[in-house]
Amino acid sequence: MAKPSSTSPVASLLGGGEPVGNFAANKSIFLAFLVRKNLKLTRQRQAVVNEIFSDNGHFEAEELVERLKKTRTRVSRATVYRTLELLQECQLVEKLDFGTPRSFYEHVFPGQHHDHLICTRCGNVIEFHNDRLEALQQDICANFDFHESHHSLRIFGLCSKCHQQTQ
Amino acid sequence: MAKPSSTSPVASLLGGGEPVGNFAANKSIFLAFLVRKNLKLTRQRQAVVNEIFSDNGHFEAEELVERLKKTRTRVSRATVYRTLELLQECQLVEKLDFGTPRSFYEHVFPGQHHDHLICTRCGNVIEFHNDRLEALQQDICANFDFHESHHSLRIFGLCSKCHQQTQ
DNA sequence: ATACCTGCAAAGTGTTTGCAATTGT
DNA sequence: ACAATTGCAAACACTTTGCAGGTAT
Repeated sequence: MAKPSSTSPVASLLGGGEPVGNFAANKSIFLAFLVRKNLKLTRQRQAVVNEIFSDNGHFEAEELVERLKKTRTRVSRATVYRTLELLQECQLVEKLDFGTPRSFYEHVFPGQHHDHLICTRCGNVIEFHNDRLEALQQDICANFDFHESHHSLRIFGLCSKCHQQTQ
Repeated sequence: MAKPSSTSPVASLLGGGEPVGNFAANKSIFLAFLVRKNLKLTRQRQAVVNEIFSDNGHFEAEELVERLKKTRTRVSRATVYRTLELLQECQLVEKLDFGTPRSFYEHVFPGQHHDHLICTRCGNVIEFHNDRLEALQQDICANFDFHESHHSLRIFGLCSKCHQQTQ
């Protein structure tokens, strides 16, 4: 997985981590959102956003809490949850349900929707995107006069490796 | 929604309710499962199965508990959860996540997989099935050498009625 | 007879919330 | 200055579990 060639000024402004993707854009989306809602850009919120966008994977709330403990900025569990809520509201983060008791989250890169293949043995998650699939779903919605906001396709089963071990 | 033209002998054996779909077949699947696992067909389990298969919709655990209270057979919440677990194991019931805090469940009619359009305003759920969609998913799995056991596509948005009210 | 089951109430688990002190604008 | 925010710990909501008595085969 290639890292971005350079760290954006805004990213370094937030301090720490190794930002991934269009971090600056995401940051300004969040800022705009905060302003619009009369909310404040606190150290804790910066730390959470920074931590989430400094890695590409899916994560659990508890995991994020742990990751943040290794940071200079202390952030309580409550604040982590509250910030995740905000980030979902402005569509920078999506909550995922992989059938496990805890929710997963992932940060969203606008225009880069993908779905998930979830290995029920090893828990590994493969992301994929398929244009024909997306188009087909639009057709289906049109059929029902249903106005989609978002969707989620999860395919559960065994990944290649786990399936081989079954043989 | 048409009701089945006749009540199966097995269904009436379980007592009460108005069975829907191939109730007898489902019942024997459950029985076979119990036998295979050395489990017993208790009054409580019968009542739960009967209640679930006497209606077509999605339901929450708590709702099922309530429905069962109106039945002659008393079934504790614990037993309801334990029986739902068993029914998932033998694939007669699926747990659904519509993004609400509580899980929904629905009974599965073998060979009648469907996906869901979920209205985020009124909570209404539309079921649909699309062969091309299924085929496409198989292609995708093949591409990744992924061995699917099941999948779940949820499309969130506004149903026709709710969308009109927005205008 | 002997597993297996049930109900109860207590324990879990992940997440949310009330409140007093603190902080960003 | 003042409203928003934080951390803490307690509260929550849904679900699971240990145990003593009951039940199906």
